[in-house]
Amino acid sequence: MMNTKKPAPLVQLELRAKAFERVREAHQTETAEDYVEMIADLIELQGEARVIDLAKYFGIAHATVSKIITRLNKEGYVVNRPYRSLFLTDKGKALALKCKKRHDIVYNFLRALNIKSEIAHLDAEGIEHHVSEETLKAFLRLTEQLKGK
Amino acid sequence: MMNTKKPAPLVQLELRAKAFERVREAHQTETAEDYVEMIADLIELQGEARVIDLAKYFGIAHATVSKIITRLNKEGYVVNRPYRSLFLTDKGKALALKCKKRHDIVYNFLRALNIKSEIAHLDAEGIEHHVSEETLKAFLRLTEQLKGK
DNA sequence: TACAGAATATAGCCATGGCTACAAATTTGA
DNA sequence: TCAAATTTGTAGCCATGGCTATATTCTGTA
Repeated sequence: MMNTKKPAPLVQLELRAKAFERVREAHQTETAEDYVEMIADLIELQGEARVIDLAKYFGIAHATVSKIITRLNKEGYVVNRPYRSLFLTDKGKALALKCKKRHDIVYNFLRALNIKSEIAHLDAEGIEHHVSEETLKAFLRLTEQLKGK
Repeated sequence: MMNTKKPAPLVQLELRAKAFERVREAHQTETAEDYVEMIADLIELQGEARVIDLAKYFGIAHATVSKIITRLNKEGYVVNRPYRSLFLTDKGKALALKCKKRHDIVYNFLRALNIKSEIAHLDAEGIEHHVSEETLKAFLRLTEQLKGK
């Protein structure tokens, strides 16, 4: 702490490459996570998951969904027989479960901070993919703490 | 197919399209935000921002940086004369300032939750683009609260 | 049963952000 | 000064995730 003018956190600059690499990785897995979670929810809530439902709830064209499902099938997350509804593989189910837990922790944490429900849903959807295990634990801890007054 | 099985929080399902739309929007502005913030930091810490530095600190190829800078120039964030270092327009500076404030709030909040510095940096880089104004205020409030014991 | 409408698939377009390879300009130093 | 090293730009490739348009398959009902 000898520099009085600039704190000059060059250390932080050096760390950034790692941070941005992690963000790029998160973006790559984000689609798979969102899709398996949506499929799991639709199966639970409506009995089955159809391409047209995914398109509706993601707010995108069904052709886009169809294309992405093809990729997720190749990657072993989803089972799709032509013109039939969608199912998750064990790998897909495991990912969906992990994501649902993570999503709920983030959402409940935001709610514990008195964020309005709708905003908490919107923010959680974006934040969840970028939260480390350590931060997730901190969220859980603080949620309990805040709820317990 | 009738839903006889669950109380079914279909409200949440309906909300999702809006949430995913917001995430897609965030992804579109993310690059501009990361670049203007990095350029501002480099100018402050090193006196100038060069393509090669951005490539180094983002951890990507310089050709990619060059291409993106061209786009950000067209969009009015960055001034780049060929083979010269980079500058921000007023629009770019304003965005950089907003992002720096937001980034610091998220980082300091995570630190207040006792997240280790390095992890806080990594998480903040991903989270910052998905935090609403309301949540940002809550983060600030709680940071003060936690620091004040 | 056959047909119309709904659901799904496919083809082909676009922008973004990665990459490598190579070209051009600038800076450096012997 | 001028040749080499560094920096920047450009071209062209790829995957992803958007889209529209069109083809195909399913399905419910007249």
